[in-house]
Amino acid sequence: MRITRHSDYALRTLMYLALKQGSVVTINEIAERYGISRNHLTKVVNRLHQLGYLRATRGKNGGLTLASAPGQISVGAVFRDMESSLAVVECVDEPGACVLSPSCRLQGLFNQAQAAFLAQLDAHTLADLLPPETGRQLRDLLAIER
Amino acid sequence: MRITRHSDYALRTLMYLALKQGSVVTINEIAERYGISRNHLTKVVNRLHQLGYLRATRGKNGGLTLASAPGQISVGAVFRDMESSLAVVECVDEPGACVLSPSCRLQGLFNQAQAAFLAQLDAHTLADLLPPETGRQLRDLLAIER
DNA sequence: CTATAAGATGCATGTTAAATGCATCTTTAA
DNA sequence: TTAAAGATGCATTTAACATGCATCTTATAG
Ligand code: SF4
Ligand code: SF4
Repeated sequence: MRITRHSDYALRTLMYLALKQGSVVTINEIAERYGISRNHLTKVVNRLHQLGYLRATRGKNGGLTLASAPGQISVGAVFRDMESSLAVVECVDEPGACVLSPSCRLQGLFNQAQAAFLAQLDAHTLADLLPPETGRQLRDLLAIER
Repeated sequence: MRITRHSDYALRTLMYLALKQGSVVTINEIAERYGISRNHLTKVVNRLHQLGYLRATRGKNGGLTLASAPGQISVGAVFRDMESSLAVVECVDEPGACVLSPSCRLQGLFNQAQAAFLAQLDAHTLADLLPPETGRQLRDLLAIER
């Protein structure tokens, strides 16, 4: 029961940008600070850009900034957008994967459970993840100076 | 966000046994009816046996039966027991996977969300998945005669 | 007491999604 | 015109999961 790194990297990126609001941040900087693959992060950033979560400017002195205030960015929304497949069990994706699917109640139960999972994420924004004290600690961990 | 087949196969197996309570059922029969790998299912069954969810008797005329009444078998319990790793994000498993982990609130949020997911499963037993009408339909789908 | 039908177990292999790497293109400001 | 940024497409690697195969153990029928 693991989520994809795409989602986590996306949220890490948005948190980073939120922690450094006001400045423009490059992909290289983020990748270095988190110690993750620059290439992979590029794709995540790209997707976030397409989805409108951040602004990206190319060229010299370019970089990334948040497209909206942290309080406006729902964790649940980011998760839904980034996770490759939201199907908890295969029968949801592939019809005919299981003989029971026409009448299976387990399917419904899993969907309910997933809804509960998402509801928790939906109830929080980027801002909730970064209250002042936590913000300070995270900036320390990331060596962000302000 | 996909669960492992182990969990689903386990639940399918238990449902099958519940639908056929009173009879002894072989692994072969279950694998055939579901159209899944006999080998793989064997391991799932074995694990379920070790965990005490079912009784297994070897030898001729052997087979499987439920160890307790469907109303006593919690879907959540089965899920927790069968899922290889319950960690939603890597930082829970591997310390040092992410620089933020000492202070990250996202981690906590994911744990909360997972708890909500599990709570839904915990709220249901095998019996809830098999009310009379559904039972009839599933027996049809599985060609179980009674 | 032997044949056969069952589950148990360990090891090897296959499959697939995810992650990563690499090369190249495009944009933009100094 | 150059260098620094993001964008894009393709190839490769990795790791978890799933499956296959061979063999062992147990128990019952006959
Ligand atoms: S048992 Fe139910 S939930 Fe599982 S795959 Fe079949 S239809 Fe879907
Ligand atoms: S960002 Fe937070 S939740 Fe994600 S891996 Fe790092 S510590 Fe864990």
